[in-house]
Amino acid sequence: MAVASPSSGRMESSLNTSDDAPLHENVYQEIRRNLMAGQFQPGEAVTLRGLAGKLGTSAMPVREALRRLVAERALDLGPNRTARVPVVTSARYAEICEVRIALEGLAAEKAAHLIADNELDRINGLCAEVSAAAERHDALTYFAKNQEMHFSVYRAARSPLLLDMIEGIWLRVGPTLNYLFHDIRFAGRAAATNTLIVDALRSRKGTAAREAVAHDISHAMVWLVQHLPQSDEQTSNGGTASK
Amino acid sequence: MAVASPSSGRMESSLNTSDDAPLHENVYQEIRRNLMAGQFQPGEAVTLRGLAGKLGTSAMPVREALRRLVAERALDLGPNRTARVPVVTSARYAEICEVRIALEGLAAEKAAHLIADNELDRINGLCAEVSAAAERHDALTYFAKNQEMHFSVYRAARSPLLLDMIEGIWLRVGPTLNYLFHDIRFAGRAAATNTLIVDALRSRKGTAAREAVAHDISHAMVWLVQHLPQSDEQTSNGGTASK
DNA sequence: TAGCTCGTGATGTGATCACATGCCAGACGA
DNA sequence: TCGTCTGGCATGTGATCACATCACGAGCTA
Repeated sequence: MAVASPSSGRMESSLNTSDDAPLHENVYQEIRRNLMAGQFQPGEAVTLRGLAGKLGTSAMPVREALRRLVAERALDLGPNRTARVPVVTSARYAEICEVRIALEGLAAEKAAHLIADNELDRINGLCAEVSAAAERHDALTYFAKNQEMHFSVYRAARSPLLLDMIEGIWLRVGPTLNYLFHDIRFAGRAAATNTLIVDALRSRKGTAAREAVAHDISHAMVWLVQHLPQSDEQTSNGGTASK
Repeated sequence: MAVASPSSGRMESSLNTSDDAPLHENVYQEIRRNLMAGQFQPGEAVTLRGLAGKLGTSAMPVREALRRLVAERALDLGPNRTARVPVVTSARYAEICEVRIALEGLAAEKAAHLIADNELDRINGLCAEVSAAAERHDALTYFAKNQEMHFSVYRAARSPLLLDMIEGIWLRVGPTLNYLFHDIRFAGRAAATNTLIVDALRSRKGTAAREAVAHDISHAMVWLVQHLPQSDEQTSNGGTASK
């Protein structure tokens, strides 16, 4: 785990200022984006004034953004009420995968019955991009494209609620997984399970799609669990985000 | 739907002031409690200053509490960014029940393998209370005890994440369901499905427990759907919460 | 009388200030 | 040299103020 120092000067004052939206919304999107991109170290503290300074706003919008992220469990609230990036232990990840199988399996099953042909084509294309990224050991775009492909499937289930809940779960593990991918030498396997999903969808077999997704999730899990912390042992240092 | 006027002077200045916790936490709990108790009409607007006045605080803690509730989807954000109590249509409720079956079914299956005897006894007792409330057409305590019993089962699954997500879903439908129960003459059936759940748990049959829960959910759904609004037609008036 | 306009109040939003708490380092004493 | 104490600083929290926006209603005009 010898990643140089990811806690340097990222997220300066970008703030994709899509106006007519409240500032705290932009702040939320910005933090969330950086979180999912693995820019934060798990266990790292995220402070109000620290972020406010980086983003060039006052503390108010950051407060609301952090409150929202904490409510979505994208951040944990430490004992001193400081927001921290959650540490996903292997036990916790196993728990998450169980829920993912239930939810994403359901979504895949529904998608198999409802998906349109052009959606299938698009997913197939994404599947190829995932494989390509895997072959050249490009972990970051592998992760991004893999996520895009999965959510294309889940979107085809035509259930906003279901999609919303699945997004919520990915938001919990995203920070840790993406942070890991900065460091870990990517194995390059996978991608084989993705074609199983596409095949099941194309033949409109609901249960096959569910099982393919379930297989994909547990397949990735047994590999990932080795790289996750065992217990709740503090990530030690857990450098602050500010300064 | 001729309920007198639920938008009168409820939630004056109670604020179960469990100190050493931040004010916004107490405010959050208070709003959530009133929400789950059906004290708010679906579609009703919940305003910052209105609540702040009732609770005797400034707008700040209410802002954070509302932001959190919106993030948990316990409240919707209207186009003018005013928080509103969500309107659960019958289509939306069907969607929710699908997810509930997946999640609560999984929890029941896990619980069947992990539950202890004293937990079973307690659940059995609650089951009797539910039946008693059903027989005397006491919809409110029926709903409360039924919820308590179900969550006792789900807690036995020993999965904080799963429990958390199930709570999140109940929080979405709770307001509407409880509000309905203020008005609807309660049928009094049900409760038969609960004993199926207990039986499956007692014999430690995982799939039977899952199916029993799934049956319970869809059984209640077909009855409830009739009383839910069909489309997104505004609840019209949707009186404001303030004043 | 019908339609338009303008003013007024209420809404969310953001900034700023004041405060209690807690952590950490540096100084002091044994 | 080691332990303890204390001061300061950074933290989250809450209140208050100012502002832009929007809905609604009264009043005016044709």
